[in-house]
Amino acid sequence: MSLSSAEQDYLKAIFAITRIEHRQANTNAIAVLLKTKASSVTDMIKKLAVKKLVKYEKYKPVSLTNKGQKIATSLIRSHRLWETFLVERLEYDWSRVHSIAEQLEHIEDDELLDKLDHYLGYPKFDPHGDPIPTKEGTFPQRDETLLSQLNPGDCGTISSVLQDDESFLEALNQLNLCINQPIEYIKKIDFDQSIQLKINDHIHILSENMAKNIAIQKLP
Amino acid sequence: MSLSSAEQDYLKAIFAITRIEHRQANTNAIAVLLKTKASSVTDMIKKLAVKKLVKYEKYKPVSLTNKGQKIATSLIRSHRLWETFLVERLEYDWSRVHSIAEQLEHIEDDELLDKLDHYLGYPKFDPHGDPIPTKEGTFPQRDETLLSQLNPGDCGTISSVLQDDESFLEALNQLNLCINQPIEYIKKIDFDQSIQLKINDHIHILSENMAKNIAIQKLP
DNA sequence: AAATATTTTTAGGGTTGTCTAAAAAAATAG
DNA sequence: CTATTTTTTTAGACAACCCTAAAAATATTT
Repeated sequence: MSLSSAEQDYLKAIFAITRIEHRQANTNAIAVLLKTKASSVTDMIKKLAVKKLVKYEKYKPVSLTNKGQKIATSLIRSHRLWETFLVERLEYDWSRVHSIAEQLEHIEDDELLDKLDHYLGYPKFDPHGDPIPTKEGTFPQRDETLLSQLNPGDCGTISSVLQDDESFLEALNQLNLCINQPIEYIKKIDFDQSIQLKINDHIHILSENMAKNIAIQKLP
Repeated sequence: MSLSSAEQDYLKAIFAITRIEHRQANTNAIAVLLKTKASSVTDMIKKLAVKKLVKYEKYKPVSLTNKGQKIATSLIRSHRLWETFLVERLEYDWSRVHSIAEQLEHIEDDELLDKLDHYLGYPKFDPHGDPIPTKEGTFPQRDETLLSQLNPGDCGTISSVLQDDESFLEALNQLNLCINQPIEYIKKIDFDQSIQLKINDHIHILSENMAKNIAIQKLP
């Protein structure tokens, strides 16, 4: 079965909402994520239900069938492998690969993905630290803590970022905050919950909101 | 200005017919190439004319404006760079890259093309021997003769193939007929104009039709 | 439990790109 | 130079995907 880009985007969105953000995939949530309207979502959901890619009952949140889940996982795999390619081989900045990978991910060819995976050396995590599912659909797991939830004195390395926003990633870059960068948590500032942390022996401050979107692998 | 895949395909088709095959781009020729109907072509041509990408007068063949030509050239550049990537980096067989490159070529990002070009080492010809236009839009030139037009005793190397058909390319592969392969032209067989040639000291036969689609760079 | 607010669906419409069938123009033949 | 054939365009329709506005269902408040 061949799916349009739009159909693929809906599957990805439902996956992201239900499996990654652990929220209910109701029409509004999907509409917000895909920057469209709830009525358009209803239309598309019906089509996907006919194709047995989602389970749908009127007025209830939708969920992916096994078939739908498989396709969504494969799209995520594609997206993350292409992001890895763009950063590691074409020397793109990690802040600028998301939108290009959005286009590349829709190219349908299982062999292409396998060859790309092989070429990149079977990476487990993409440039943002997000796990790359295997061909079989399993996601590599890791113990992560949000930077905003560390305690004074905690040390660790940045393992992933939870946003793809270009300005956010660029700003991190300027502080040398990249994946695997060691950091030490100093303290939370009472005033507005900003975070003080040490990077390469320099003290920096991050807003609470930014700290909530950075995941850390703690050192023992 | 952002163009749909369909619009891009039309520009490419008009370029191929007028600049490569040196024929008139009338609605039928375009329809055949794009596997659509003449009436659909008329519709699209009108849209492209409004966007000043083609010059169009009713009942006359269309041609590209400078603007349209620039876009078409850039698409060809994209297609051929991606084909090169697929063969040289992902180890695809040259017979199987065309359809994947058809999808990849539509990704719009000038910087991506430049980075890919740099990464591949600024190749001048793609895996089928077709010239890759530069960023500025100039096509590398070469002296080529069709295999079907050589004379007995002529020696040379295969410089390009004129078809992307999978079965054609696969068959060539099986005879070791790849780009840069040295060959010697033996003779034309009277019976049906088939070509006899020597490849790695072995005699082989090619149909007239296949020989017409293989270009040779003659040795002095 | 009724009134109100929110969410979801339906109804109707727009755009893009395709199609078939018929009309119009151009090319070819006698 | 008229008649016939071929090519091109128009007209009308359809599918995919999106929209707005209104109706229907559900959730929340009092």
